[in-house]
Amino acid sequence: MATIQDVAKLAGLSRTTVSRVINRHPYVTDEKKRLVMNAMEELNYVPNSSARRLRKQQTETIAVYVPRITNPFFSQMVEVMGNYASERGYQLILCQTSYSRNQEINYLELLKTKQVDGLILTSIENEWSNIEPYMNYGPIMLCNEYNDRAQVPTVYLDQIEGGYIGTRHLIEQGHTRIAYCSGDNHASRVASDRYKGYKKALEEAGIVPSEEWILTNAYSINDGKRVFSDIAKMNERPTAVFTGSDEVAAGIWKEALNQKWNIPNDLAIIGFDDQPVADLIGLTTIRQPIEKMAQQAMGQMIDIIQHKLPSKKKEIKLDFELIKRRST
Amino acid sequence: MATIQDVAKLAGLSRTTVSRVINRHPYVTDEKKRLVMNAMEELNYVPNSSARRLRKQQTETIAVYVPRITNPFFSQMVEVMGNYASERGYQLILCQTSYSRNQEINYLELLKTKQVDGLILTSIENEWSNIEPYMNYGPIMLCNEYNDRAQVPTVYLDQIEGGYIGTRHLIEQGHTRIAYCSGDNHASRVASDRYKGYKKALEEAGIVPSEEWILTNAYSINDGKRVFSDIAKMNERPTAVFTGSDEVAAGIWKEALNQKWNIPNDLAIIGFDDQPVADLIGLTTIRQPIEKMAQQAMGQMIDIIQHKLPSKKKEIKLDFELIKRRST
DNA sequence: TTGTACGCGTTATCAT
DNA sequence: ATGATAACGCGTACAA
Repeated sequence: MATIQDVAKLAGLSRTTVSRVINRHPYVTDEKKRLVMNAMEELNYVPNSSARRLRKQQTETIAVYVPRITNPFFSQMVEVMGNYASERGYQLILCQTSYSRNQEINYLELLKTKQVDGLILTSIENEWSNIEPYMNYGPIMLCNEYNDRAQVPTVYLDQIEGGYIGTRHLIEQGHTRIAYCSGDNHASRVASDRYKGYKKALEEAGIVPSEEWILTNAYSINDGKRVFSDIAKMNERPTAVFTGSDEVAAGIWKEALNQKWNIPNDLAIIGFDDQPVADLIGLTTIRQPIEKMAQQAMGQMIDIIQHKLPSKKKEIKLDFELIKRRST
Repeated sequence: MATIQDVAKLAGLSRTTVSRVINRHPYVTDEKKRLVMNAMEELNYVPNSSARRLRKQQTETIAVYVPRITNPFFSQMVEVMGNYASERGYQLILCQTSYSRNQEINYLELLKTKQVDGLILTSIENEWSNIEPYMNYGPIMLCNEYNDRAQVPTVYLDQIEGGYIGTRHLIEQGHTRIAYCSGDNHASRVASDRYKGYKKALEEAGIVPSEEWILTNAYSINDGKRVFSDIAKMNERPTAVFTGSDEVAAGIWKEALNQKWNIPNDLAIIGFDDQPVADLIGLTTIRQPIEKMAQQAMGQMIDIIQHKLPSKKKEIKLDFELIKRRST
């Protein structure tokens, strides 16, 4: 591989001048510039990025944390972030935490070892106090997940609202027996706030939910199927169910149809996220503006990196949209 | 940030010794080793990866190309590759070509500028002759997509078989008017071979397809909806349709139901990939062993990088599985 | 406007 | 078993 030295020699100039041309510094004669360009062309020269990283102390790479890329909510997020980053000359390293605290911490070393310029967390597995120390090594920000203690830029939606809007919609449809089903991430404000919103809507309507209606550990389509079975077995069956994701809702829908239930008459279902599958099966759902979130977050991050801004709390709050379909 | 120099000073030893400890070289007294470890601990030292990259001429990073990460086929692929790579100490850089020739070429510079140790292509947008030159800069391999001219390791399925199995199944169900619908990537063997398989099955059965049954440019659910409208408008309507992806099939299914068609009586549909959505809507489909493909590919790549193997053609062929459901 | 010389943080080579 | 020194390839004060 040709180095900057080779180019300099061929052009009959110094490395400095070549470097200046590469980095578009002023004060280089057009003539010498041409000389350099020709030499680079001839040698098929490209600057070695490892050397550049070392010298400039930056990597032009950003890490994005998601639980699993196969979750459509997160893959949409990553799609937008990846394209946005690429347009601005940044690479994106994908970090799948697999819902594991250890895995999340492992990946945090990326920042410490200077493999990335910053990182964007879309979910949090550990207590914030375990993540905070890494802020010394580079900018961290949140997108989707949020946390009171985190003094970092945060792009988020108020999930109390999300839980409230969905539950309120079910109540307006005349339901009083409303089940709630979600994942089970203890460190997650998204999860706990959404549940708060559910409770708030019920309280306002003077409804006291039965404890057995609260179903946890539901992430996937298969979990949804299990949730349906659980519901079908209940003594005091709910007439509607609020779910934390369209996948889970789809699983419930699927198994309900298998058992010849009528949706929404036997059971109303509301999903979350407005994934493609929601349109497909006619699922009422709560849309989150993923594209906007992703762009805002990546935009912020690049801005912070390029201007070496200090990390501080800065909340960007976006809004939900209720999408009504046949399932309610 | 502490450097190796700082550690050396604190431990009262040379950089060399510290480096030896870090890289687990033999010939270091346990005593000095302990000294170094303590110093590293005290200074919260971590080796700078940029310096390491420069010195060792390798990045421990692998680029994975996909058209779009939101396509479930590719997100599954990336999920497995990402986890597999991470277990072995490699990072994964995500490159979305967005079905664009230019974007693909842009990303190829990653290899040239030594930002990654190798790259895995799951799709190809450009002619192979445009990609081949980059083989000088590091290992390239294929996973899913394949190409006769590419002298690189390739993990693939014989898509002639794929097209054949699906079409054959429809013929066995008694269909003779079978439409074919796919994307439209000219550089793709996956696409052209699958079509060959379709034709082969028809020919064997003595069927001559009408030209209007061949539908292209179908990638997404929405494309599927459009495809349905096209089919509904045909003079000589097909009774079955073979599709290149479950997403497209789902779109057809959705729009067919909207128009009160009965699936499979009015129109049989067969999908491809066996995505979660296929199970959901009862779609007959052809499963590809994504997990195996991804593991084989990533395993090969890491092997090649670590043993600096020369690039040569090595074909690993896996098999399809027909999953029968209600749509046929 | 151009060039010299130093340093970014590591690791490999060679000598002891 | 340990250390001095030279790369790896680049960017930038500083000098001219």
